[in-house]
Amino acid sequence: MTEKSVTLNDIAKRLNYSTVTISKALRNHPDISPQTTKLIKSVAEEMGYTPNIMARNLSARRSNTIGVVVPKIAHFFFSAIIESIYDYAFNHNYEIILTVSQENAEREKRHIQTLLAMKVDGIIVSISQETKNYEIFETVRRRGVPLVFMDRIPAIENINTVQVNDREGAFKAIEHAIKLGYRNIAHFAGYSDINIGRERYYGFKDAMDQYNIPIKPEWVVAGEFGENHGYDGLMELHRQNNLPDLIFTVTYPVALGVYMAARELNLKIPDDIDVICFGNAKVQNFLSPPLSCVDQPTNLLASESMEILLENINSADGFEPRNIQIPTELILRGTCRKFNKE
Amino acid sequence: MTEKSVTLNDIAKRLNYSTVTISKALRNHPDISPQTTKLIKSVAEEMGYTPNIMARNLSARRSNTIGVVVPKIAHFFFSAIIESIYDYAFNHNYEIILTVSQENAEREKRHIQTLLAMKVDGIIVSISQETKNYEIFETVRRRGVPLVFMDRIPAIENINTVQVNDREGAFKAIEHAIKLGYRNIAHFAGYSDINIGRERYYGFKDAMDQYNIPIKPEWVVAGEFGENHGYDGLMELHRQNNLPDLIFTVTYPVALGVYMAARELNLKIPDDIDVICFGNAKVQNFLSPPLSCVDQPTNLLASESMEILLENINSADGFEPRNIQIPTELILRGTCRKFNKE
DNA sequence: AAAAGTAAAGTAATCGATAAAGTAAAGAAT
DNA sequence: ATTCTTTACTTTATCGATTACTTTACTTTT
Repeated sequence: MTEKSVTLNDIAKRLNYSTVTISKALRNHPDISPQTTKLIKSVAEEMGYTPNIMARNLSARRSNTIGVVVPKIAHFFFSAIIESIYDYAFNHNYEIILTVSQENAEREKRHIQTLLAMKVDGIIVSISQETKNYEIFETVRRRGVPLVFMDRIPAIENINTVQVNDREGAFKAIEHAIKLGYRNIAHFAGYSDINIGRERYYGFKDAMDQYNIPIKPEWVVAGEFGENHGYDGLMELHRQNNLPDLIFTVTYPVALGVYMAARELNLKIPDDIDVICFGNAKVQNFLSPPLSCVDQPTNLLASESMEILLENINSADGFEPRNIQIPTELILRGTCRKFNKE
Repeated sequence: MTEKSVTLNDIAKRLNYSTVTISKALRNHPDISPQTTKLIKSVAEEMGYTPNIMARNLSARRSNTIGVVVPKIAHFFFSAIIESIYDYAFNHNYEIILTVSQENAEREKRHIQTLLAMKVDGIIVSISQETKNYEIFETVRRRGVPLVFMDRIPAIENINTVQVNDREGAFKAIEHAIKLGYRNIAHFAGYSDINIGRERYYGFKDAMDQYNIPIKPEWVVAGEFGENHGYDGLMELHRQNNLPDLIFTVTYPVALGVYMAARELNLKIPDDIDVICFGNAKVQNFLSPPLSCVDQPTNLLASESMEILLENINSADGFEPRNIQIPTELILRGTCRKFNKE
């Protein structure tokens, strides 16, 4: 009942050729005459041959597979990137092995070990929130497996990185706000030991400094990248009766938390409290008011990462690590468009 | 510079044992004495041995890998399911190969072929919007590879299916609305050749029929599962000056489209036009008003699918196909809570 | 004490492909 | 006519593991 799958050997026996001839023919090797190639291909087709990828990879010492490690999937930013990575891979005949660390360093490490064991040709990583130990990445390097860090980047020398220009993006948002007249600006920030948390804060600070606006420490609230941070943050400032005019949040989920708290507190956005965030997602269009943001081009992040990785894979040796910064764009929707106070 | 990875053979040479002894010891085979096993394991650890998964799978004729085919990733429903699948797999020591059809039947087929070529132990599929030809699934069956269809299910006999009870869920939503006093109810539906489109429509119809409310054909609008459908749908009804009191949408993105059109048309939700949808997503909490919906427990969909698949994989032969219906839950937030007209 | 059983290894074959090296026949060069 | 090339395959080795079967040296049974 269960049908064994057809192997090169099966085709070879049927046609009275050697296995190698079949293998070569199917790969268009010049050793084999055009007629024979054609014959073999048609028979292979007819018999429903599909190569055994395990076997192929084992003997070819190359898997045409790329490992990807991300902290989360059910988050628009990552799912959009992943979708783009899959697209790119599909068009370049690569397979993707996707793994998810769930923001857990231990899991991240195990996934990378598995990817090495699977002999992937290269790895793209976006490190987890809690990754502090970078030893595993050294292991990857020693094994000679090309590695690209995307968006979430560890502090190591000589690595490939592709990231959004977080600092500049944050700067643009705050500068825009300042020019509209905002002075009381809060920043619901990420933790500063992770690059995107740190850089976005610096961008915020750059702008405030440049326009000589003092930063109130109570208005710089560090936290995680999720909704709770925004919700708790606004609730706390409200309790202290210490509301800013504008909140710049480190990610869009944090801004969603702010929207929620604002509704509960009966604060109207953008009149009572205004918001702008880093990171774009479709849903922002459907909020009221639609949420303005600093857009990170996810498709560019994906395609640049893949491009560098493939170049690294295909360059025999001595590939110089590349560091790409992708520019951001300010997208103005319903928030942070004009200064309403006074 | 590039370090070769350690193989069984390397360990064997170092300890003067045969490769097989090493292999057995590492798998706790009773052939090998406890002391030897202990020694071998410690040396393997020390040398940094990681098995070559390709080689292992090839000789063991088992990959401990499950293939997954979904139509989309950047959609909360699917990304939530995928995350759960990864969790489940991680806890059961399986690897996942995820592929994305992008709602394209041709791509879906190629992905399934690849998964077969990779010798996955089983496959979970959520078919694309446009899949009409089910031949490839017959191929999978002939190969004896266990297959579970999840959520999006083709019309084939004798298959494993895991799906939300769409009909009942839709019924519950509409019945709730009717009991509140709604009579003018529209349905922005999916296409009826795909099960979720069809079943949700039937649930809608069941409720309307049961309470003897005539269905206005202009108010049943079939379309795709995305935002545009909702946006265009509401715009069109408004143009015709033929607005219902409540719109029940086939997915939540369709509801988002409705929100957007409503804002543009200056229609207040829920007073001027009310909405309820099938499918839950975090963002619904952040809309104003928060969007009520029929919740599909994504983690259950994922875990049930995995459970059935693993059972099927581990049952020697003669596994009876199973069909699981997962109950839905009505989640009431800011919409569809009371009837405002008259 | 001979036959049988068992513990702890080893040997050989295999999984399905690819790479490297070898070969026979035909055509080209000298 | 002899040597060199080229064409079109075939043979052999290999990738790194696993499975199935043997072997060796004891121990146990009768």
